[in-house]
Amino acid sequence: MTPITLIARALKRERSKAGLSLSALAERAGLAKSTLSQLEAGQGNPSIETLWAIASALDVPFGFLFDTAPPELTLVRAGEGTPISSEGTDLKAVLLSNGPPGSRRDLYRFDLVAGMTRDAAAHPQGTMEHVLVASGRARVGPKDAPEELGPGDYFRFPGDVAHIYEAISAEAVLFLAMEFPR
Amino acid sequence: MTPITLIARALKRERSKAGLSLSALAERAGLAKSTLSQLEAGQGNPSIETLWAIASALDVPFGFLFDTAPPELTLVRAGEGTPISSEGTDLKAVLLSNGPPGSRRDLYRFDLVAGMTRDAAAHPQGTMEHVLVASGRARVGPKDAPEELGPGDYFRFPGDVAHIYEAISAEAVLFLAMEFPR
DNA sequence: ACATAGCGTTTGTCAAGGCGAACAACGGAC
DNA sequence: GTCCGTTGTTCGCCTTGACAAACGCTATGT
Repeated sequence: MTPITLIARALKRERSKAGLSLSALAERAGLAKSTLSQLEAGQGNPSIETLWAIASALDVPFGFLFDTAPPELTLVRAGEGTPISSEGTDLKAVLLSNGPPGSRRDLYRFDLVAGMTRDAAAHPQGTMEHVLVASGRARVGPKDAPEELGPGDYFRFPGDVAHIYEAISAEAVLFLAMEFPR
Repeated sequence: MTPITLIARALKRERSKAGLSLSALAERAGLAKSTLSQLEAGQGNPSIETLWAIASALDVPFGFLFDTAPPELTLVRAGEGTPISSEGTDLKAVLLSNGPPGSRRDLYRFDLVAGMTRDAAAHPQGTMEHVLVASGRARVGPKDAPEELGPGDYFRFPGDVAHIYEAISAEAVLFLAMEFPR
């Protein structure tokens, strides 16, 4: 998909949602309405400052150029979900949400048992991992700088290097939010 | 902060991280290296297609123009973190990670006590909420369709409508991942 | 020492973005 | 009906982004 097409749709959508006319938005953003007109028509190749001005005027995040999938509800009960067997280990990982194709984030629930160690290879460059400990204690983080975590602890670290998950207590439950680059 | 400044920094950072020379990146992206040079110098006002090409060549998310804090480790111990007082209620919410301006997601830890109800107004259109229950029981979700959750339950629902957080058990701890539209 | 190759910078040219004004289309006031 | 305000479009003009080429610079090899 070409960028300008996405922008055209997004701009039309956001502007109508904001209830602004072309002229009004143009004045707000400090742009010429002709510019906006062309952009909504899917023509041209706007500069960032132009887009920045539009985004600011509409008070939307800059990433509004991408389409948003219609939201839906999803409920995964404690026992449910499709477990993922990682490399034959008996680590129980459940994929709670592999975000819509657009949003690059996955949510997992990990169940670790005593002494078990999960060695994770480096993920794609730029990947970020967010770990939240629900119960138990675990050693988590980059292989060269892991942290010992207890219930309620939150730890964020780059996932694009080798890292480990290791239960210290008898068992540990933790939530993992993986954030991919695009 | 002006957009071009952010881009300059981000470009420098990402390119060096990728280990690419200006010339190499230029060829990859199908751009002139002079263009890249100027951008890294913080000059100019690139068009989207240019940025799009750069992002594709670097294989990074388009939102790399913001921010950005080079990936760093962050550890928030159970007791720590700056609590957020929501509208005078005694709900304890801790902002664990307010993602860099580019990546639209925030991570919170909520501590609810019995009977307490948190009414949340509608967030920006397209917002998504991911809730993970660490302990206790709570009623969570859109005001017209809440779900009763127990430990380990995961619930995802649109955050762009009024919704509630209500503890059922004596106390409940849950993690909230808010995902903003892009 | 010289030459070579790569790096990132600066320069000049050309195409294209952004602007303002003029434009037609629509609706409400009177 | 005519006027007025607003809508979004299309039209030259000027500025500027993007390009290619030439530039200086630093290693590296012979």
